[in-house]
Amino acid sequence: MPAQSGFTFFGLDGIKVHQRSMQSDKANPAKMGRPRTFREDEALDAAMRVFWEKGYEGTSLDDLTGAMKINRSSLYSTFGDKEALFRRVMKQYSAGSLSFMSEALNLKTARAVVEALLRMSAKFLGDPGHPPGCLSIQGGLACGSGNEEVQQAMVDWRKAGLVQLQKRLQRARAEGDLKKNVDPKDLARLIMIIMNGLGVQAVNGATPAEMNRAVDLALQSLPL
Amino acid sequence: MPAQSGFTFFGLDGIKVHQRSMQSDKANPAKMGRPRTFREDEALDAAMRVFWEKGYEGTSLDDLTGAMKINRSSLYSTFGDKEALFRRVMKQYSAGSLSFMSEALNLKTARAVVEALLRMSAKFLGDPGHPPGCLSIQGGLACGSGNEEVQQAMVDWRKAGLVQLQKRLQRARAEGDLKKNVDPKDLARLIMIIMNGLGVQAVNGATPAEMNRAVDLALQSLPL
DNA sequence: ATACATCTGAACCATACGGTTCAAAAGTAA
DNA sequence: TTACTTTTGAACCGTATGGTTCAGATGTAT
Repeated sequence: MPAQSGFTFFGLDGIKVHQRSMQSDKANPAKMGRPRTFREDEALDAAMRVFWEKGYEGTSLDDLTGAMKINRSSLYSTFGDKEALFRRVMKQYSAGSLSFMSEALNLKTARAVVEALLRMSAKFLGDPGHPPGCLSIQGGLACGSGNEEVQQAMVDWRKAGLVQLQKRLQRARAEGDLKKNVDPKDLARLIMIIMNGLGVQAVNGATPAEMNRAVDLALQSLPL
Repeated sequence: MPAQSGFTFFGLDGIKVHQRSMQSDKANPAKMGRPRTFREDEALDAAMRVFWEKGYEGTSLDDLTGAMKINRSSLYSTFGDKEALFRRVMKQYSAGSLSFMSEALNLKTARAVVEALLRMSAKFLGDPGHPPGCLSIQGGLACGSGNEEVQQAMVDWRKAGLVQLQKRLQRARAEGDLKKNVDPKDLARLIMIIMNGLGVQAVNGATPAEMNRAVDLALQSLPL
Protein backbone atom coordinates (compact mmCIF):
# COMPACT_ATOMS: atom_id res chain seq x y z
CA MET A 1 0.00 0.00 0.00
CA PRO A 2 1.93 3.04 -1.18
CA ALA A 3 -0.35 5.36 0.78
CA GLN A 4 1.26 4.07 3.95
CA SER A 5 4.71 5.16 2.97
CA GLY A 6 3.80 8.67 3.98
CA PHE A 7 3.53 7.48 7.56
CA THR A 8 6.15 4.91 7.97
CA PHE A 9 9.24 6.84 8.66
CA PHE A 10 11.19 3.71 8.30
CA GLY A 11 14.21 5.29 6.83
CA LEU A 12 15.02 7.95 9.38
CA ASP A 13 17.47 5.66 11.07
CA GLY A 14 18.02 3.69 7.92
CA ILE A 15 20.75 5.64 6.27
CA LYS A 16 22.98 2.62 6.49
CA VAL A 17 20.39 0.55 4.73
CA HIS A 18 20.40 3.13 2.04
CA GLN A 19 24.14 2.89 1.65
CA ARG A 20 24.12 -0.85 1.36
CA SER A 21 21.33 -0.92 -1.15
CA MET A 22 23.12 1.60 -3.27
CA GLN A 23 26.30 -0.45 -3.30
CA SER A 24 24.62 -3.77 -3.89
CA ASP A 25 22.18 -2.57 -6.48
CA LYS A 26 23.45 -3.84 -9.81
CA ALA A 27 20.23 -3.20 -11.72
CA ASN A 28 20.82 0.55 -11.66
CA PRO A 29 24.25 1.55 -12.83
CA ALA A 30 25.87 3.83 -10.30
CA LYS A 31 25.77 7.43 -11.20
CA MET A 32 29.01 9.28 -11.63
CA GLY A 33 30.04 11.56 -8.82
CA ARG A 34 29.91 11.35 -5.09
CA PRO A 35 26.91 9.37 -3.88
CA ARG A 36 24.23 10.97 -1.77
CA THR A 37 24.31 10.16 1.92
CA PHE A 38 20.55 10.58 2.32
CA ARG A 39 17.41 9.22 0.75
CA GLU A 40 15.27 11.86 -0.88
CA ASP A 41 12.00 10.31 0.27
CA GLU A 42 13.15 10.13 3.87
CA ALA A 43 14.36 13.69 3.84
CA LEU A 44 11.06 14.76 2.33
CA ASP A 45 9.10 12.97 5.06
CA ALA A 46 11.21 14.66 7.71
CA ALA A 47 10.56 18.03 6.12
CA MET A 48 6.85 17.28 6.02
CA ARG A 49 6.78 16.71 9.77
CA VAL A 50 8.55 19.95 10.51
CA PHE A 51 6.28 22.04 8.28
CA TRP A 52 3.26 20.22 9.78
CA GLU A 53 4.36 21.12 13.25
CA LYS A 54 5.71 24.62 12.84
CA GLY A 55 3.94 25.92 9.74
CA TYR A 56 5.64 27.37 6.71
CA GLU A 57 6.73 30.66 8.26
CA GLY A 58 7.66 29.15 11.59
CA THR A 59 9.97 26.63 9.98
CA SER A 60 13.52 27.82 9.44
CA LEU A 61 16.17 26.39 7.18
CA ASP A 62 18.03 25.24 10.29
CA ASP A 63 14.88 23.38 11.41
CA LEU A 64 14.70 21.69 8.04
CA THR A 65 18.35 20.77 7.60
CA GLY A 66 18.43 19.48 11.18
CA ALA A 67 15.37 17.28 10.77
CA MET A 68 16.32 16.11 7.29
CA LYS A 69 19.90 15.48 8.37
CA ILE A 70 21.29 17.15 5.30
CA ASN A 71 23.08 20.41 4.82
CA ARG A 72 21.90 23.49 3.05
CA SER A 73 23.63 22.84 -0.21
CA SER A 74 22.06 19.40 -0.39
CA LEU A 75 18.64 20.79 0.37
CA TYR A 76 18.98 23.39 -2.34
CA SER A 77 20.43 21.11 -4.96
CA THR A 78 17.82 18.42 -4.29
CA PHE A 79 14.64 20.41 -3.67
CA GLY A 80 15.30 23.86 -5.03
CA ASP A 81 14.47 26.24 -2.19
CA LYS A 82 12.20 26.47 0.86
CA GLU A 83 9.06 27.16 -1.16
CA ALA A 84 9.74 24.42 -3.70
CA LEU A 85 10.34 22.01 -0.85
CA PHE A 86 7.07 22.99 0.75
CA ARG A 87 5.24 22.42 -2.52
CA ARG A 88 6.84 19.00 -2.77
CA VAL A 89 5.71 18.32 0.80
CA MET A 90 2.14 19.34 -0.06
CA LYS A 91 2.11 16.81 -2.88
CA GLN A 92 3.57 14.11 -0.69
CA TYR A 93 0.99 14.79 2.02
CA SER A 94 -1.85 14.65 -0.48
CA ALA A 95 -0.63 11.38 -1.95
CA GLY A 96 0.14 9.87 1.42
CA SER A 97 -1.60 11.18 4.52
CA LEU A 98 -4.65 12.55 2.76
CA SER A 99 -5.22 9.54 0.59
CA PHE A 100 -7.97 8.43 2.94
CA MET A 101 -10.04 11.11 1.33
CA SER A 102 -9.89 9.49 -2.10
CA GLU A 103 -10.79 6.17 -0.54
CA ALA A 104 -13.76 7.67 1.24
CA LEU A 105 -14.98 9.46 -1.88
CA ASN A 106 -14.98 6.13 -3.69
CA LEU A 107 -17.44 4.51 -1.30
CA LYS A 108 -20.80 3.48 -2.70
CA THR A 109 -23.27 5.77 -0.94
CA ALA A 110 -23.30 9.37 0.16
CA ARG A 111 -23.86 8.23 3.71
CA ALA A 112 -20.84 5.97 3.61
CA VAL A 113 -18.72 8.70 2.03
CA VAL A 114 -19.59 11.28 4.67
CA GLU A 115 -19.25 8.86 7.54
CA ALA A 116 -15.85 7.68 6.38
CA LEU A 117 -14.62 11.23 5.85
CA LEU A 118 -15.65 12.38 9.30
CA ARG A 119 -14.52 9.31 11.22
CA MET A 120 -11.25 9.00 9.42
CA SER A 121 -10.60 12.71 9.88
CA ALA A 122 -11.25 12.50 13.62
CA LYS A 123 -8.88 9.56 13.82
CA PHE A 124 -6.19 10.95 11.59
CA LEU A 125 -6.10 14.58 12.73
CA GLY A 126 -5.69 13.62 16.37
CA ASP A 127 -3.34 10.70 15.77
CA PRO A 128 -0.41 11.06 18.19
CA GLY A 129 1.96 9.43 15.68
CA HIS A 130 2.39 12.69 13.82
CA PRO A 131 1.85 16.40 14.44
CA PRO A 132 -1.82 17.23 15.12
CA GLY A 133 -4.15 18.81 12.62
CA CYS A 134 -4.00 19.01 8.87
CA LEU A 135 -0.99 20.33 6.97
CA SER A 136 -3.24 22.30 4.64
CA ILE A 137 -4.23 24.38 7.66
CA GLN A 138 -1.14 24.02 9.83
CA GLY A 139 0.97 25.31 6.99
CA GLY A 140 -0.58 28.67 7.75
CA LEU A 141 -3.91 30.43 7.26
CA ALA A 142 -2.38 33.87 7.47
CA CYS A 143 0.98 34.97 6.23
CA GLY A 144 3.42 37.78 6.16
CA SER A 145 4.75 39.68 3.20
CA GLY A 146 6.58 37.60 0.66
CA ASN A 147 4.76 34.35 1.34
CA GLU A 148 1.49 35.09 -0.38
CA GLU A 149 2.02 32.54 -3.12
CA VAL A 150 2.48 29.76 -0.62
CA GLN A 151 -0.62 30.87 1.22
CA GLN A 152 -2.60 30.96 -2.00
CA ALA A 153 -1.37 27.46 -2.85
CA MET A 154 -2.79 26.27 0.46
CA VAL A 155 -6.10 28.06 -0.11
CA ASP A 156 -6.33 26.41 -3.52
CA TRP A 157 -5.44 23.08 -1.96
CA ARG A 158 -8.20 23.33 0.59
CA LYS A 159 -10.69 24.51 -2.02
CA ALA A 160 -9.80 21.56 -4.22
CA GLY A 161 -10.85 19.24 -1.43
CA LEU A 162 -14.21 20.98 -1.22
CA VAL A 163 -14.71 20.81 -4.98
CA GLN A 164 -13.97 17.07 -4.97
CA LEU A 165 -16.52 16.47 -2.26
CA GLN A 166 -19.07 18.66 -4.00
CA LYS A 167 -18.66 16.64 -7.17
CA ARG A 168 -19.03 13.36 -5.33
CA LEU A 169 -22.24 14.53 -3.67
CA GLN A 170 -23.56 15.93 -6.90
CA ARG A 171 -23.04 12.47 -8.31
CA ALA A 172 -24.98 11.12 -5.34
CA ARG A 173 -27.75 13.56 -6.23
CA ALA A 174 -27.80 12.36 -9.84
CA GLU A 175 -27.97 8.78 -8.60
CA GLY A 176 -30.91 9.56 -6.34
CA ASP A 177 -28.72 8.84 -3.34
CA LEU A 178 -29.35 12.14 -1.58
CA LYS A 179 -32.50 13.50 0.02
CA LYS A 180 -34.42 15.85 -2.18
CA ASN A 181 -34.25 18.82 0.18
CA VAL A 182 -30.48 18.62 0.56
CA ASP A 183 -28.28 20.71 -1.71
CA PRO A 184 -25.12 18.73 -2.46
CA LYS A 185 -22.97 21.86 -2.44
CA ASP A 186 -24.23 22.97 0.95
CA LEU A 187 -23.79 19.51 2.38
CA ALA A 188 -20.28 19.28 0.97
CA ARG A 189 -19.42 22.59 2.53
CA LEU A 190 -20.85 21.58 5.88
CA ILE A 191 -18.83 18.37 5.86
CA MET A 192 -15.70 20.28 4.91
CA ILE A 193 -16.45 22.80 7.67
CA ILE A 194 -16.61 19.97 10.18
CA MET A 195 -13.38 18.46 8.87
CA ASN A 196 -11.60 21.82 9.04
CA GLY A 197 -12.93 22.31 12.56
CA LEU A 198 -11.68 18.88 13.58
CA GLY A 199 -8.23 20.00 12.49
CA VAL A 200 -8.38 23.02 14.79
CA GLN A 201 -9.72 20.95 17.68
CA ALA A 202 -6.90 18.45 17.23
CA VAL A 203 -4.39 21.26 17.59
CA ASN A 204 -6.22 22.34 20.75
CA GLY A 205 -5.44 18.92 22.16
CA ALA A 206 -8.75 17.13 21.62
CA THR A 207 -8.35 13.35 21.44
CA PRO A 208 -9.62 11.21 18.58
CA ALA A 209 -12.19 9.79 20.99
CA GLU A 210 -13.50 13.23 21.94
CA MET A 211 -13.73 14.28 18.35
CA ASN A 212 -15.32 11.02 17.35
CA ARG A 213 -18.12 11.60 19.83
CA ALA A 214 -18.85 14.93 18.21
CA VAL A 215 -18.77 13.16 14.84
CA ASP A 216 -21.26 10.61 16.21
CA LEU A 217 -23.61 13.43 17.03
CA ALA A 218 -23.22 14.98 13.61
CA LEU A 219 -23.76 11.67 11.83
CA GLN A 220 -26.85 10.75 13.80
CA SER A 221 -28.55 13.92 12.78
CA LEU A 222 -27.37 14.85 9.32
CA PRO A 223 -29.91 14.26 6.56
CA LEU A 224 -28.22 11.33 4.93
CA MET B 1 -22.73 49.76 22.34
CA PRO B 2 -19.10 49.34 23.38
CA ALA B 3 -18.85 46.07 21.48
CA GLN B 4 -18.97 48.05 18.29
CA SER B 5 -15.91 50.04 19.09
CA GLY B 6 -13.83 47.06 18.09
CA PHE B 7 -15.11 47.45 14.57
CA THR B 8 -15.43 51.12 14.05
CA PHE B 9 -12.01 52.18 13.03
CA PHE B 10 -13.12 55.73 13.27
CA GLY B 11 -9.83 57.05 14.43
CA LEU B 12 -7.50 55.85 11.72
CA ASP B 13 -7.76 59.14 9.95
CA GLY B 14 -8.77 60.96 13.07
CA ILE B 15 -5.45 61.95 14.48
CA LYS B 16 -6.42 65.56 14.15
CA VAL B 17 -9.56 64.93 16.11
CA HIS B 18 -7.43 63.41 18.79
CA GLN B 19 -5.23 66.46 18.94
CA ARG B 20 -8.16 68.82 19.28
CA SER B 21 -9.83 66.85 21.98
CA MET B 22 -6.62 66.71 23.93
CA GLN B 23 -6.20 70.46 23.78
CA SER B 24 -9.80 71.28 24.57
CA ASP B 25 -10.25 68.79 27.35
CA LYS B 26 -10.22 70.78 30.58
CA ALA B 27 -11.63 68.00 32.77
CA ASN B 28 -8.37 66.07 32.63
CA PRO B 29 -5.38 68.16 33.59
CA ALA B 30 -2.76 67.89 30.95
CA LYS B 31 0.02 65.56 31.74
CA MET B 32 3.53 66.87 31.88
CA GLY B 33 5.76 66.05 28.97
CA ARG B 34 5.29 66.00 25.27
CA PRO B 35 1.79 64.87 24.32
CA ARG B 36 1.20 61.70 22.38
CA THR B 37 0.35 62.11 18.74
CA PHE B 38 -1.71 58.94 18.60
CA ARG B 39 -4.63 57.41 20.44
CA GLU B 40 -3.81 54.17 22.13
CA ASP B 41 -7.14 52.58 21.25
CA GLU B 42 -6.79 53.45 17.58
CA ALA B 43 -3.28 52.12 17.43
CA LEU B 44 -4.43 48.94 19.13
CA ASP B 45 -7.22 48.46 16.59
CA ALA B 46 -4.76 48.92 13.76
CA ALA B 47 -2.46 46.34 15.31
CA MET B 48 -5.38 43.96 15.68
CA ARG B 49 -6.13 44.13 11.98
CA VAL B 50 -2.55 43.42 11.02
CA PHE B 51 -2.22 40.42 13.33
CA TRP B 52 -5.63 39.19 12.12
CA GLU B 53 -4.48 39.32 8.54
CA LYS B 54 -0.88 38.19 8.76
CA GLY B 55 -0.80 36.10 11.93
CA TYR B 56 1.60 36.61 14.79
CA GLU B 57 4.70 35.30 13.05
CA GLY B 58 3.91 36.87 9.73
CA THR B 59 3.54 40.31 11.24
CA SER B 60 6.74 42.32 11.49
CA LEU B 61 7.47 45.35 13.60
CA ASP B 62 7.54 47.42 10.39
CA ASP B 63 4.03 46.12 9.54
CA LEU B 64 2.84 47.17 12.98
CA THR B 65 4.46 50.58 13.18
CA GLY B 66 3.26 51.33 9.66
CA ALA B 67 -0.34 50.37 10.35
CA MET B 68 -0.42 51.96 13.77
CA LYS B 69 1.28 55.11 12.46
CA ILE B 70 3.64 55.24 15.38
CA ASN B 71 7.30 54.58 15.63
CA ARG B 72 9.07 51.80 17.38
CA SER B 73 9.87 53.67 20.55
CA SER B 74 6.24 54.62 20.93
CA LEU B 75 5.12 51.08 20.37
CA TYR B 76 7.54 49.78 22.97
CA SER B 77 6.86 52.45 25.54
CA THR B 78 3.09 52.10 25.15
CA PHE B 79 2.60 48.39 24.68
CA GLY B 80 5.77 46.72 25.89
CA ASP B 81 6.89 44.48 23.06
CA LYS B 82 5.45 42.46 20.19
CA GLU B 83 4.15 39.67 22.40
CA ALA B 84 2.62 42.03 24.96
CA LEU B 85 0.94 43.91 22.15
CA PHE B 86 -0.47 40.70 20.76
CA ARG B 87 -1.84 39.76 24.17
CA ARG B 88 -3.47 43.19 24.39
CA VAL B 89 -4.95 42.59 20.95
CA MET B 90 -6.34 39.24 22.03
CA LYS B 91 -8.13 40.91 24.92
CA GLN B 92 -9.43 43.66 22.71
CA TYR B 93 -10.72 41.16 20.18
CA SER B 94 -12.45 39.13 22.89
CA ALA B 95 -14.11 42.20 24.36
CA GLY B 96 -15.02 43.64 20.99
CA SER B 97 -15.31 41.38 18.00
CA LEU B 98 -16.06 38.21 19.91
CA SER B 99 -18.60 39.76 22.23
CA PHE B 100 -21.37 38.23 20.12
CA MET B 101 -20.46 34.99 21.80
CA SER B 102 -21.39 36.27 25.26
CA GLU B 103 -24.64 37.62 23.87
CA ALA B 104 -25.46 34.32 22.25
CA LEU B 105 -24.63 32.34 25.38
CA ASN B 106 -27.10 34.51 27.29
CA LEU B 107 -30.06 33.55 25.14
CA LYS B 108 -32.88 31.65 26.79
CA THR B 109 -32.80 28.24 25.14
CA ALA B 110 -30.10 25.88 23.93
CA ARG B 111 -31.61 26.07 20.47
CA ALA B 112 -31.42 29.85 20.44
CA VAL B 113 -27.86 29.80 21.78
CA VAL B 114 -26.61 27.40 19.14
CA GLU B 115 -28.48 29.10 16.32
CA ALA B 116 -27.15 32.51 17.27
CA LEU B 117 -23.59 31.23 17.60
CA LEU B 118 -23.61 29.60 14.19
CA ARG B 119 -25.39 32.34 12.30
CA MET B 120 -23.42 35.12 13.88
CA SER B 121 -20.20 33.25 13.25
CA ALA B 122 -21.02 32.75 9.58
CA LYS B 123 -21.80 36.44 9.29
CA PHE B 124 -18.88 37.70 11.29
CA LEU B 125 -16.12 35.45 10.04
CA GLY B 126 -16.86 36.24 6.41
CA ASP B 127 -17.58 39.93 6.92
CA PRO B 128 -15.60 41.87 4.29
CA GLY B 129 -15.18 44.81 6.66
CA HIS B 130 -12.28 43.15 8.38
CA PRO B 131 -9.79 40.35 7.69
CA PRO B 132 -11.53 36.98 7.26
CA GLY B 133 -11.58 34.28 9.86
CA CYS B 134 -11.08 34.39 13.59
CA LEU B 135 -8.04 35.94 15.22
CA SER B 136 -7.76 33.03 17.65
CA ILE B 137 -7.00 30.84 14.64
CA GLN B 138 -5.49 33.38 12.26
CA GLY B 139 -2.95 34.31 14.91
CA GLY B 140 -1.40 30.95 14.12
CA LEU B 141 -2.10 27.28 14.80
CA ALA B 142 1.52 26.27 14.37
CA CYS B 143 4.57 28.20 15.34
CA GLY B 144 8.29 28.31 15.15
CA SER B 145 10.80 28.23 17.94
CA GLY B 146 10.53 31.05 20.42
CA ASN B 147 6.82 31.68 19.97
CA GLU B 148 5.47 28.75 21.90
CA GLU B 149 4.01 30.89 24.68
CA VAL B 150 1.96 32.90 22.23
CA GLN B 151 0.76 29.73 20.59
CA GLN B 152 -0.21 28.26 23.95
CA ALA B 153 -2.07 31.45 24.82
CA MET B 154 -4.12 31.01 21.67
CA VAL B 155 -4.78 27.34 22.39
CA ASP B 156 -5.98 28.32 25.89
CA TRP B 157 -8.08 31.06 24.36
CA ARG B 158 -9.79 28.69 21.99
CA LYS B 159 -10.30 26.11 24.73
CA ALA B 160 -11.85 28.73 26.98
CA GLY B 161 -14.52 29.30 24.34
CA LEU B 162 -15.30 25.58 24.30
CA VAL B 163 -15.49 25.45 28.09
CA GLN B 164 -17.91 28.38 28.15
CA LEU B 165 -20.18 26.71 25.65
CA GLN B 166 -19.97 23.41 27.50
CA LYS B 167 -21.07 25.11 30.71
CA ARG B 168 -23.93 26.84 28.99
CA LEU B 169 -25.19 23.58 27.53
CA GLN B 170 -24.72 21.77 30.80
CA ARG B 171 -26.97 24.41 32.28
CA ALA B 172 -29.43 23.68 29.51
CA ARG B 173 -29.24 20.02 30.50
CA ALA B 174 -29.95 20.86 34.15
CA GLU B 175 -32.92 22.95 33.04
CA GLY B 176 -34.31 20.13 30.96
CA ASP B 177 -33.70 22.15 27.83
CA LEU B 178 -31.67 19.53 26.02
CA LYS B 179 -32.71 16.20 24.59
CA LYS B 180 -31.94 13.29 26.84
CA ASN B 181 -29.74 11.48 24.40
CA VAL B 182 -27.53 14.48 23.74
CA ASP B 183 -24.37 14.92 25.78
CA PRO B 184 -23.83 18.65 26.37
CA LYS B 185 -20.07 18.30 26.10
CA ASP B 186 -20.26 16.52 22.79
CA LEU B 187 -22.75 19.01 21.44
CA ALA B 188 -20.60 21.91 22.61
CA ARG B 189 -17.62 20.42 20.87
CA LEU B 190 -19.54 19.85 17.66
CA ILE B 191 -20.74 23.44 17.65
CA MET B 192 -17.23 24.68 18.31
CA ILE B 193 -15.93 22.42 15.54
CA ILE B 194 -18.41 24.00 13.15
CA MET B 195 -17.42 27.48 14.27
CA ASN B 196 -13.72 26.73 13.86
CA GLY B 197 -14.43 25.27 10.44
CA LEU B 198 -16.37 28.38 9.44
CA GLY B 199 -13.23 30.37 10.24
CA VAL B 200 -11.17 28.25 7.86
CA GLN B 201 -13.81 28.44 5.14
CA ALA B 202 -13.94 32.22 5.48
CA VAL B 203 -10.21 32.37 4.85
CA ASN B 204 -10.75 30.16 1.80
CA GLY B 205 -13.00 32.88 0.45
CA ALA B 206 -16.43 31.49 1.27
CA THR B 207 -19.09 34.20 1.55
CA PRO B 208 -21.33 34.66 4.57
CA ALA B 209 -24.23 33.49 2.40
CA GLU B 210 -22.47 30.27 1.42
CA MET B 211 -21.55 29.56 4.99
CA ASN B 212 -25.01 30.43 6.19
CA ARG B 213 -26.49 27.82 3.92
CA ALA B 214 -24.27 25.20 5.47
CA VAL B 215 -25.35 26.50 8.87
CA ASP B 216 -28.99 26.16 7.79
CA LEU B 217 -28.34 22.52 7.02
CA ALA B 218 -26.65 21.96 10.36
CA LEU B 219 -29.43 23.70 12.27
CA GLN B 220 -32.23 21.84 10.55
CA SER B 221 -30.79 18.54 11.59
CA LEU B 222 -29.07 18.98 14.92
CA PRO B 223 -30.95 17.49 17.85
CA LEU B 224 -32.05 20.72 19.45
C1' DA C 1 47.50 7.36 -12.71
C1' DT C 2 44.57 11.70 -14.22
C1' DA C 3 40.13 13.77 -15.62
C1' DC C 4 35.58 14.38 -14.72
C1' DA C 5 31.15 14.60 -12.13
C1' DT C 6 28.52 15.17 -8.14
C1' DC C 7 27.95 15.78 -3.18
C1' DT C 8 29.31 17.51 1.42
C1' DG C 9 30.48 20.79 4.77
C1' DA C 10 31.48 25.00 6.42
C1' DA C 11 31.85 29.49 5.71
C1' DC C 12 29.90 33.40 3.83
C1' DC C 13 26.33 36.85 2.15
C1' DA C 14 22.67 40.53 2.10
C1' DT C 15 18.68 41.40 4.23
C1' DA C 16 15.18 41.10 7.76
C1' DC C 17 14.01 40.83 12.42
C1' DG C 18 12.74 42.39 17.28
C1' DG C 19 14.57 45.35 20.27
C1' DT C 20 17.58 49.61 22.08
C1' DT C 21 19.54 54.22 22.28
C1' DC C 22 19.59 59.08 22.59
C1' DA C 23 19.23 63.90 20.83
C1' DA C 24 15.65 66.89 19.83
C1' DA C 25 10.84 68.21 20.25
C1' DA C 26 6.91 69.52 22.88
C1' DG C 27 4.62 70.06 26.71
C1' DT C 28 4.14 71.58 32.23
C1' DA C 29 6.09 73.73 36.49
C1' DA C 30 8.38 77.24 38.84
C1' DT D 1 13.47 82.25 31.45
C1' DT D 2 15.36 77.48 33.02
C1' DA D 3 14.38 72.86 34.75
C1' DC D 4 11.94 68.90 34.30
C1' DT D 5 9.08 65.26 32.01
C1' DT D 6 7.48 62.58 28.31
C1' DT D 7 7.31 61.55 23.41
C1' DT D 8 9.19 61.38 18.76
C1' DG D 9 12.25 60.10 15.18
C1' DA D 10 16.00 58.15 13.27
C1' DA D 11 19.78 55.64 13.78
C1' DC D 12 21.71 51.74 15.65
C1' DC D 13 22.28 46.88 17.50
C1' DG D 14 22.98 41.72 17.70
C1' DT D 15 20.94 37.89 15.90
C1' DA D 16 18.23 35.22 12.66
C1' DT D 17 16.89 34.25 8.01
C1' DG D 18 16.94 32.22 3.25
C1' DG D 19 20.15 31.71 0.00
C1' DT D 20 25.18 31.31 -2.16
C1' DT D 21 29.97 29.90 -2.67
C1' DC D 22 33.72 26.86 -3.15
C1' DA D 23 37.41 23.67 -1.60
C1' DG D 24 37.66 19.10 -0.52
C1' DA D 25 35.60 14.43 -0.58
C1' DT D 26 33.96 10.53 -3.05
C1' DG D 27 32.65 8.19 -6.64
C1' DT D 28 33.02 6.73 -12.16
C1' DA D 29 35.55 6.80 -16.65
C1' DT D 30 39.63 6.40 -19.29
